[in-house]
Amino acid sequence: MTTKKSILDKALEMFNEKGIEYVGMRELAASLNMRVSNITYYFPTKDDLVNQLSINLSQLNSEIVVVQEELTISNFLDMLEKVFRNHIKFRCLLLSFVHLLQRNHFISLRYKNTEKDRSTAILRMLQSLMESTLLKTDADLDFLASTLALIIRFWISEASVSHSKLSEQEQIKHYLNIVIKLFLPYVTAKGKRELVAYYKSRY
Amino acid sequence: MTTKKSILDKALEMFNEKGIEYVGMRELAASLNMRVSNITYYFPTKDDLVNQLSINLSQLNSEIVVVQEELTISNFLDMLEKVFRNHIKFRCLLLSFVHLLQRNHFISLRYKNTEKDRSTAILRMLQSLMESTLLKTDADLDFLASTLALIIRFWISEASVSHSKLSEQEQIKHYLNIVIKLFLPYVTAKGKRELVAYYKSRY
DNA sequence: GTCTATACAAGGATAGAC
DNA sequence: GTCTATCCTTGTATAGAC
Repeated sequence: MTTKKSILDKALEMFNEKGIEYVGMRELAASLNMRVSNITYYFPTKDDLVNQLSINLSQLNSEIVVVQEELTISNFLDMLEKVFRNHIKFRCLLLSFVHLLQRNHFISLRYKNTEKDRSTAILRMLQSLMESTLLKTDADLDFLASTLALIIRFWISEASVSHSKLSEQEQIKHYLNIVIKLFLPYVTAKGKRELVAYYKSRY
Repeated sequence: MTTKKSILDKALEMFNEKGIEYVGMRELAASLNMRVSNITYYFPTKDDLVNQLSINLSQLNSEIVVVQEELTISNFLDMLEKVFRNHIKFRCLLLSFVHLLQRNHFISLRYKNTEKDRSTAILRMLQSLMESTLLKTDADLDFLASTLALIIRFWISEASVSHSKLSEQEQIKHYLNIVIKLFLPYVTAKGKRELVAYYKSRY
């Protein structure tokens, strides 16, 4: 384990625990038995450190979100569940999302690119589901994509505020359930069978 | 205009502009042509100041969200639109929502009460709509209430990240539109006429 | 009651010694 | 690569002037 990686791991752990803004560099250094300026050697500013964590999350999500041919409902929900799990691992980033984008120069630059990629990826997947006759032909894909984007970005913020007593697994279940119900009016009979099958196979 | 009110007004203005965490007490005092310790005379800590703003928002919303007999779709959406306007006026609070609830002692205490009141109020309104045969009898009210709560809490966060180029009016329109489409599969024919009428009367 | 001056601890950042 | 010393800014507490 390199020094750099040990810093990243410890930082992620403490940021998730207390919130990025509320963990000082001195506190982090103390937990690592290190001097502050040793962290600064690897990450010149706190923003650099946070940015690296954000890059790591993006890479993890990129591995999951792959636009497939012949996407099924089950594949789609699987992807969503895996993204939700990544969000829990890096929850500090999601909880500080808005401020990071306003203040962290690196993150806001990178986000402009990934934002567009991600939202077109969602639309493509919905189109693929429609082509596979899993979504009705008159389903409002823009509405579904917008609402889905809102849920994906902020589910963990709401969970930390309103459902902090639930276990992580129960939180994921709750928000996956909302997504399933969001889709319910727009799936075909075939799609509905897959949706129900997915739900029953899990819960 | 009392000194106390002028502090609150200026603070709200600057917090909305730059974010609560990024406006220092010295900066605020300078804008008011007063010394920091004069602000602390009225508001011992920054949390007290923020808490007072939060109380003001709650009161404004309480005036709007009144559970009515014979609620119509139009009344319901009107209320929502007014709440959205209040959110814009106090957007700094919404944008720092998660952190405030974790760190601001006063706000987190008050929130435990208002949170419950608000979510039961939403459910009551949906039930009222159902009793007026505007919502189908098999509509999933829990799903609608949950999704609605998520949109109400975080629409402005998403807007500031993804739709900052839109005017405030366009942002409100976009998210009201999402709410309308969310309800569309669950309204009766009568409800649908009201929904469409509301939309056309506005846009 | 209203306002001011000052001090202090904790935050991030930086220059330079070894 | 690692560490010491230092700088500037932040929120806050306190003593005291009018």
